[in-house]
Amino acid sequence: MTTIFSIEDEEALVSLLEYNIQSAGYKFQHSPNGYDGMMKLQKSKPDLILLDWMLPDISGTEVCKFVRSHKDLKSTPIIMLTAKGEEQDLLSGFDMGCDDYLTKPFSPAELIARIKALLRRSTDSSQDAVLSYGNIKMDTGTHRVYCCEEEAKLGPREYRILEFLMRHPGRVYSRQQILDSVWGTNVYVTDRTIDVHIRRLRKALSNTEECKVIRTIRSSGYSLDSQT
Amino acid sequence: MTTIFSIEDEEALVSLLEYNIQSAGYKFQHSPNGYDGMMKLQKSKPDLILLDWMLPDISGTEVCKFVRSHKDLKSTPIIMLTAKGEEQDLLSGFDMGCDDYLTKPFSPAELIARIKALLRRSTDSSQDAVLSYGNIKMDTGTHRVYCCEEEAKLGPREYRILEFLMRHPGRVYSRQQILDSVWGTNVYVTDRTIDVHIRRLRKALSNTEECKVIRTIRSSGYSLDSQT
DNA sequence: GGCATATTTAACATAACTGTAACATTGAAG
DNA sequence: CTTCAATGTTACAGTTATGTTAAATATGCC
Repeated sequence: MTTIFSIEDEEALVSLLEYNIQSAGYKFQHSPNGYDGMMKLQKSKPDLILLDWMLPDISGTEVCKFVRSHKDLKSTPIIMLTAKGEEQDLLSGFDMGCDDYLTKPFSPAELIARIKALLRRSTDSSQDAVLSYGNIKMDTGTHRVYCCEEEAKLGPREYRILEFLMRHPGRVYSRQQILDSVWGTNVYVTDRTIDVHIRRLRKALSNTEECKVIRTIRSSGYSLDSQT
Repeated sequence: MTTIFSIEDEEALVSLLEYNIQSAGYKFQHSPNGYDGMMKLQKSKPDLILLDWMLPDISGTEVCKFVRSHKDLKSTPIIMLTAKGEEQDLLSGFDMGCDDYLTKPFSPAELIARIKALLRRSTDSSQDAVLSYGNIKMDTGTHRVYCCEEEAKLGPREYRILEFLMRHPGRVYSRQQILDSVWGTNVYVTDRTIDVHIRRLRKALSNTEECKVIRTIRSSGYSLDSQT
């Protein structure tokens, strides 16, 4: 069963986490401080770690470093939990190698959504490191995209949009669905922004020859599909 | 129509909610206290609930519990509204199963955005399917329509009319029913407009051979049916 | 802080779709 | 067979969605 390991000292929050994570169908394990947590992590080898930024003994950064340097835990996704106002410090914490973060108080729905997203990412990449459609290849390991054997240079957003589309080729996605999936929910961005990114994607994917692979479905959205 | 039900005692806030929610195109229903709200909820079965944390009679937690334990309301998303400083109590309240929360005062834009996000999440279970009737196939995932193995090019309106008809083949729909379903209610459009779209549909679906699949029922409407 | 890059918005151009009107055709009742 | 109402057909102008570009804003990096 998929296991989520939480290192967190606030008891109220722990029970909240336990309830919601178990409701979502995951196994929940827990440790109240950093040193104890690091010990248990080595035995537990969970699928994902929820890490409090401020722990009673050592900082989340240290735990993060530890996880990233440990052979068996190296690729375990980490979600950092921070109190309001700590975001600034946290930004630098991304350098430590955490994959996502949430600011307290957060909604359980949000937490579960991010957990799912991260788990999906990690399992997918282990299953198929190279996605391909037509003459487009995407290596999710190296984050490189090739079109007709030539490398295409994409910005991060373009990359994620393309990845999203390539996971379900042919299927039509509305701009809203693309926003939810690539940007995340509760983000204020105009629909039209997607048009611009789609434009750049198309441009980047049309290097050597005509590779019109992104179809516009008027009033509905876009899909990865050959144009009619 | 999508209905939002609010349980809230502050009158000023209620009218603010009502205005913004209706402006966003939702139906607004309301109750000023917990007990009354729970009664009305059972009849209303709204698509989303806005719940004040501090109600005059019982706490939002109780209402939340009630909703989650009620057969017909169990999966209705709940957004909790709290005054500033109540967040701490609220954390434990998430155990009750609310999906999101907002701290007063909040911006209407923020509220609407979260409502939309939640509604989207609950309806994202993709109902992709391939509808088919006679030699016509419609793939709702890719938004492509085939007639006699050849792709038919339809505008958005034609697509939606065809989808509507294909979901109940053989059944006769009046122009008004088609209007309500495809255009939406309270839209000022002439009945005759449908004739034109039906014409375009027929044209698009008659590529290789005679595929007369849309039947005219004089003085009644249209249906997807082989001609007599 | 200053630079480079990425992202978002805004503005305009273009293409596609939509609705209406005007006229032609059909079908049923008398 | 005539007549009237319903429907078919067509063309056009209005509307909307999307494409495209550029400029503004944000982000990350020395």
